[in-house]
Amino acid sequence: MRASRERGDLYAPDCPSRAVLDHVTSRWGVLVLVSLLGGPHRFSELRRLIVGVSDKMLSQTLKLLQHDGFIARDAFLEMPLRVEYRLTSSGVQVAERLAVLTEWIEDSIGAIEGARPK
Amino acid sequence: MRASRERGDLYAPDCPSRAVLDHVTSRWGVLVLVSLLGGPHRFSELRRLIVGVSDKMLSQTLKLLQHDGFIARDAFLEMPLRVEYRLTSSGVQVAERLAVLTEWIEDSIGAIEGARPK
DNA sequence: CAGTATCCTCAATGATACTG
DNA sequence: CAGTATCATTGAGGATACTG
Repeated sequence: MRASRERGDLYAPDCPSRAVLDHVTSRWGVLVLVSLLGGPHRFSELRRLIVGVSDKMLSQTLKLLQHDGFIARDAFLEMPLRVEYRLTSSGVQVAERLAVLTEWIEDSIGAIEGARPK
Repeated sequence: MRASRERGDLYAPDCPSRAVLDHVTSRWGVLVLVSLLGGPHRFSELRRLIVGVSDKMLSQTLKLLQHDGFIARDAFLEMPLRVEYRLTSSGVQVAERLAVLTEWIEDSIGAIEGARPK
């Protein structure tokens, strides 16, 4: 059993690591991953928690991160339908690292100069 | 002397922390910040290092991060003109946190499922 | 070298409506 | 509830040419 020993190179545009970086640092990807550190969440919960995201973008982001293996989807055949999203083990790894960043930003925002968008 | 005691909230769409997060996690922002952890770099050096970035996007990214106070620009009036970009103290804080993420991705890319773009 | 100025294009994003 | 489908928008991003 061997996982690839090859290391990624973010500075090479064609390296898959660049795509993965883009996924996890995408506009909604960061917030989705960090949200799920608090435990599994339903679609509608994420929708409400991450203010501003649309159905479409949330769905798309979840699919992308599922495909990368960071998120798992559990569907319960109840009535009404219930679906939960949770972090996989590698998902926890990235999410924890992202959380260190987002928490620093939240804590330091008062000291940051031009926090203005646009 | 007091810096704002207010904490940011990334889940609020209008909170400045969201804009800052977008800046530092932007496509080229991550790579620029992490690159500068290795010391000051000239424009052309960054351009060559971060394969795929255009003059325009590099310039734009540098300006945005300067405005946020993460990067400083030093111009030396030599001939030919020399300009160096370096991390500020808060820039070092974010860059270090980003590097933890990027290094994990580079190391783990072999084990990540769908590292496919698009 | 270190950028800026223009033009252009496509893909990311969002609003709306609909489905299982 | 948990999405998908469609359409419209726009702005991020890139190519090219030019400047101090």
